[in-house]
Parts: sequence; structure tokens; C-alpha cells
Amino acid sequence: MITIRDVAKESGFSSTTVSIVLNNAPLSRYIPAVTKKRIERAAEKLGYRPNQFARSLRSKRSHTVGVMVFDMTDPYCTLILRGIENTLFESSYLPILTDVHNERTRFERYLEMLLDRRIEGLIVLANWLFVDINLLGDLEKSSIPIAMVGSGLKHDSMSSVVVDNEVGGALAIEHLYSLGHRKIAVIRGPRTLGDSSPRWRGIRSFAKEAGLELDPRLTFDLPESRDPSSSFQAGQTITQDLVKQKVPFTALLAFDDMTAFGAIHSLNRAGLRVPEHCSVIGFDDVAPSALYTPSLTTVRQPMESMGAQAVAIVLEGINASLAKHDAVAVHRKVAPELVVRESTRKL
Amino acid sequence: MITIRDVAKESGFSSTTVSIVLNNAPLSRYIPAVTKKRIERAAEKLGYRPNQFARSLRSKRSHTVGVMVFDMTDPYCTLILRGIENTLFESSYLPILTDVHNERTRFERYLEMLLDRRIEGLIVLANWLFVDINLLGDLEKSSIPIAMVGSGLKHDSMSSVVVDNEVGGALAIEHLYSLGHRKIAVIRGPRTLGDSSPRWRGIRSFAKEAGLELDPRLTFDLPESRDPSSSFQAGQTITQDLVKQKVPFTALLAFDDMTAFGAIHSLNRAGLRVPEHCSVIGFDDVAPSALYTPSLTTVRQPMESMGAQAVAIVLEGINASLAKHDAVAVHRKVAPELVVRESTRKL
DNA sequence: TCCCGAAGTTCGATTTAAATG
DNA sequence: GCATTTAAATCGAACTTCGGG
Repeated sequence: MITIRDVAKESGFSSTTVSIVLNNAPLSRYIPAVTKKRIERAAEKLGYRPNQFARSLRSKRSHTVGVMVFDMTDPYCTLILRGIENTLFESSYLPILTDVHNERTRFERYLEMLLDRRIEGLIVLANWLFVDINLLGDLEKSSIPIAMVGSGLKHDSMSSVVVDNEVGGALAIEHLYSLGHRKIAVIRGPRTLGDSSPRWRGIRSFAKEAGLELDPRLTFDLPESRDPSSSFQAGQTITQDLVKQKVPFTALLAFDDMTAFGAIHSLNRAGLRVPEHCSVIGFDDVAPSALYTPSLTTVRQPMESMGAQAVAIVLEGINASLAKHDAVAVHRKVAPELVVRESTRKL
Repeated sequence: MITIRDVAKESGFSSTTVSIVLNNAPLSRYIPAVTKKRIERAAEKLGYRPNQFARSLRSKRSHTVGVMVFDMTDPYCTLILRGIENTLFESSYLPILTDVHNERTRFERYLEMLLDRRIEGLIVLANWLFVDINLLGDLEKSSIPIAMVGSGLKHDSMSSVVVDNEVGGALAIEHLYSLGHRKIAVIRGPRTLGDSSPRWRGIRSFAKEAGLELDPRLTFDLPESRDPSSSFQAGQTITQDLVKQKVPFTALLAFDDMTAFGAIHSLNRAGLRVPEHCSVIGFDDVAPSALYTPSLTTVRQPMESMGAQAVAIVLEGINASLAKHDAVAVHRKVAPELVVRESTRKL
């Protein structure tokens, strides 16, 4: 390996000067262009790459951001991760991605590993359940900027980026309503999931305003579960029961896209075609939704952008602490967007 | 921050002894239990965490493995990544995940960043196209163990883990044949993709053996593209043309699951129900396949296991180089598995 | 020679303080 | 004081050498 001393020897200057020149340090403005040229040429010639460990040891910076996902296999993560990765790349930060599988021990172990690597910021993708207060305590004391994506907990030492669930819920029901649907089945999210109640609030407040009645016999809750793909299963069984119940309905509003997939599956089994016999709308717009048969009408979360915003917040936090002003936590609520595809149609 | 010297002071021993005890170094067998206890207690009490930069600087080890994905949004990646993550976690290695978006510049930049961080091994997830010889050259000279997952290139300085495409192709056609199908449309992979030709070879050799005739008018190729989701599009348009062509067929064998989704979509549009009017089989068994309507019969790649195997190979390589024996590249071909679901049925 | 522990060097960079003309 | 350069201290752990019992 080539060290800074090799470059010093090759260029004929001291390693101090080499360091100053190659880092464009403040002092470098005193250094004449010829010297710089010679040093740069020497470094180039030798293929010098500074040792990051030595550099980090001295400077106490890692140029690294930790990313914790609660479950990678959830398609909800994919695009958010891409947004994160893209934005970090532009700033030359390297992400360290960890997947905690919704397990507490994994969470703790990974958090420790990340802090050991001196990550300068942390992004938490809390895509599904798992809201543990103690756990947040562990995070707080780390004193690095933290942003949570996709979970509504407002904590004042951690920033957050969430979709506006209330608006989203309203958007969904409004779409069905405007297509002429009046008997609408609703599958709400699990009670303890932060997204569930605001989304339901949005639905109810639109219904009230429009004079639409939501039949309690057509309203269901997803069960609690730490497995995101379970919402497919639950969507299936709930819809089975719904059909058996014989209370008529012409549309179904699902808590998320996975639930919608499960619902469509069961509707088909029962001989009900989507959208001919029943319209179905989801939430999220995960990647498979566009590829489904029929392609799914849904309320999109701008996931890539949410990831990008989380990074922006964390990077600002890092810069603030470098400049010794301390940044306060930011809470951003982003607007969802209705995406109309094939699974809904006029009554 | 608490340093080793603080622990030394607290425990009353020198930092040398502390280092020896805490790392369980060879010399530690001379150190009496009481000393160890006292040092461990002091470390515990102070909450000592060794500085990884200092440690790595000295030991020249990073306990880090690089993972390069060619396109994260490809659902094919998800489970492989989980397999990788799981296995690395067990060995206390930390993955650094990079997504090169199928772009050469990103590839180069990330490779540089990873090598700068002194990754001890590299896993490349070459899920889709992009086979560039020069690029492999860049990799080779890095002299760390490398394993490629999902791409068939046999390079003798890099290990690889791939599914047995020939067996897989045969499995797929055999399934359709055994259900009584004789007029089978086939959508092959892109010509330049490594997986395409062995898969086709498997199909043909089974057909030959079984006396099944493959009508050239029912055989198509996916176009080249660097976007994995394009195979959905291509599957759609090819199937549209196929239907228009009016050459009768009762089953369709798609290159991969995405293609199958596109095909099902177009069949539905044309009023052909799957599997009632046409059976469809895919390849890969990506996560959405189980959730599709109808759920997709497919040939599964054991992706999680493939990821795990890649890690195992790389870790072996690392250990070998630590022990000064040099490891040779390993090429593993793993067996695919037929997964029968709803999209195929007896004629 | 075996056991126990410490002093001092090293890893490769950054940074401070200081020396030159 | 100014422009230019550098010797030496520093970051925190690991390892080599050495000394005393």
C-alpha cells in the first residue's frame, strides 16, 4: 500500500504539505501552484489512496450513515431505500444497511455495531409495527441525528418523514365515492400501527362530509402481526368472510396494497371479478401493484422522495453539529397521490 | 469517549494488559483470573467500546464485506440480500450495500469507495444483463475474495453461485407437458443474458426426449434492456402479438416471473383466463408470485440459500488468506425447484 | 524457563506550532 | 508580519520487546 510518506518522498515535500494540498486544507492557499502540481502528479503516479482508518481515527469522521430497516422483504422498503441510497451517493456518504427482522435482539446488536463504526447519522425505516418505547430510548442517547421514515411517532429528539395518512385515506374513499360507489367495505390497519387511525380518520371525515354511510358490518381490522406479508393472508381471510356474510358491497378499500392483493385473490375465488363486480383500492403503491392483474388503483406514498428527504434531514443534522449549532428535530408530512389503474371503475 | 487507557487507569493495569485480556489474545493464558475479572469489570463499568478505526488501522482488518447489487428494485434481489445479510450477521461481519443502477460510473465509484473502506470480501449480485469484460478486470486486481450470485460467467479468479438453468428449464416444460399441454408458447430470455441459453437448452432437450414439438411461431425472445422491470412490458407486448397471431396454444412458458406477469396481463385483456384458457409458468419465484391472482406456478431459485452460499465462499476466502493459503475460486450450481400454484392446470 | 506485566513502537493520516527567508 | 514548508504531537488500539520474580 502507498502511504502519504511515499507521496512525500516522490514529490520531494513533507507529508504535512502533501496532506494540506491533497485535502485542500485552509493552509493550502499559501502553497504555490507548482508545488501543488508536483504533489498531485506524484500522488497520481503512485496511485495514492488515503487510508480511511487513519483518516477517520484522526478526524473522528466516518462519512458513513447507518440505515436500519425493520423488514427488508417488505416491498414498501425498496423504493425508499433507493431514495436513500441515491441521495447519500450524491453526497459521497456510504450507507451501512442493516435488517433487524423485527427482532429486538437484532436491533440492539446492529445498533451497537453501527455506533461502533461511528456512523454520523441514522435512518430508521420503521415500516411495520414494532413500536417499543425502550427501544427509542436506546436510540436517543446516541446523540447523532436520526430520521425515521414511514412511522408516525413524533419524538422530539428524532426527525420523521411520513405520508399524510389522513389525506391519503380521504383520497381513497373519495375516489370510490366519485365513481358512484356507496356500499364500500373497508379493511383498516392493525390497531396498534401508527398509520391506521389517521387513515381511518381521513376516511370517516370524508364520508361524513359527503353524507356517505359506512356500514359497520363492512368494516374490518387487520390483526396485529410482525410479518408484513401477513397482511396478504389477512386480506384473504377477511374478504372470504366478507363475501360469505352476504351484506352487499360494490367496492373495497384496503389498508395497503398487500391487503388489496389478498382481497382480490379471495374475490376471484368467490367468482367476483375485479373491477367488474367489485372495485378495489389499495395504499402505498408498492412495485408489484403496477404489475398486478388487474393493475391496482392505489394511493401512492412518494417513497423515493421520502427516503431522499430523510437523508437530507440527517445530513443537515451532521453539518449543524459540525458547525456547533445544534439542529432540532424536523417532522415532515408528505402528500400522497391517487394513482388510478384498472382495479376500480364506475358503478 | 472512553479509551483503553481509561480502562487501564480504572483497573490499575497497563493498557497492554487490558488489550490482551479484552481481545483474548494468545498471551492472555498467562494472565490470572483475578486480573481478568478486574479489567473486565472496569471496562464494563466505564462502558468501554474499542475504537474500530484505531483497531482497524493497526490490525488491517475491517470486518466488513461489500455487496454490490446491479439493481435493487429487482425483486429477485430481495431474498438473496436477506440470505447474505443473515449469514454475515452470524459471523459478525457488517455488509456495505451499494446499488449500481446498472451504471458503469456508479459501479466504478462504488468499487473505489468499497476498496477505500478496506472491505475484506465482495459479493456481486449481477441480477440482470450488464456483462462487461473490462469491468471484471477492475474487480480482479482488487485481490480480495469475490463471489458473484446469479450470473453465469465463469471467471477463474471469482467464485460464483448460480441456479442450474438447464435443469430449471427442463423442470418447467416437463410440468406443462405432464399436464397434457402440447402447444406451448415460450418466451426466452434476452440473447446476451447468460441465463437464457442454458435455460432454453434444458427446454429443448426435454422436448426432444419427450417427442414434443416446439413450434417456432410460438417462440419469442425478450429484447435486451438494462431495466429488469422491462421484462414485464416485454411480456405484455409479446403476448399481445402472440394472441393476435391466432396460432393456437394452451400454455405459455415465460423466461421469468416478471415476464409471466406481463403475459397474464395480456391474456386477460384478450379475454383468456389463466389457467382456464391458458396455463402460465414463470421462473425465479420472486415474492410477488405467491401473491398474484392467480398465484404463479414457477421454478424457484433458492435465493436465500444462494446468498448464504456466496457469503460462505467469501468468508472462506478471507480465512484462507489470513492463514496464508490462497483459496481458489469456487463455482456452485444450485438445484431449482418446481413450485406448483394456481396458474397452471391439466388440459 | 515459566509467569506476569509494562514500556515503547507502530499503523497512516491530520493538525499544531514553529522555523525559514 | 508574510509566504512557504516542516518537525513533532496526536488519534486509540495492537504488538514486540524486555524485565523482574
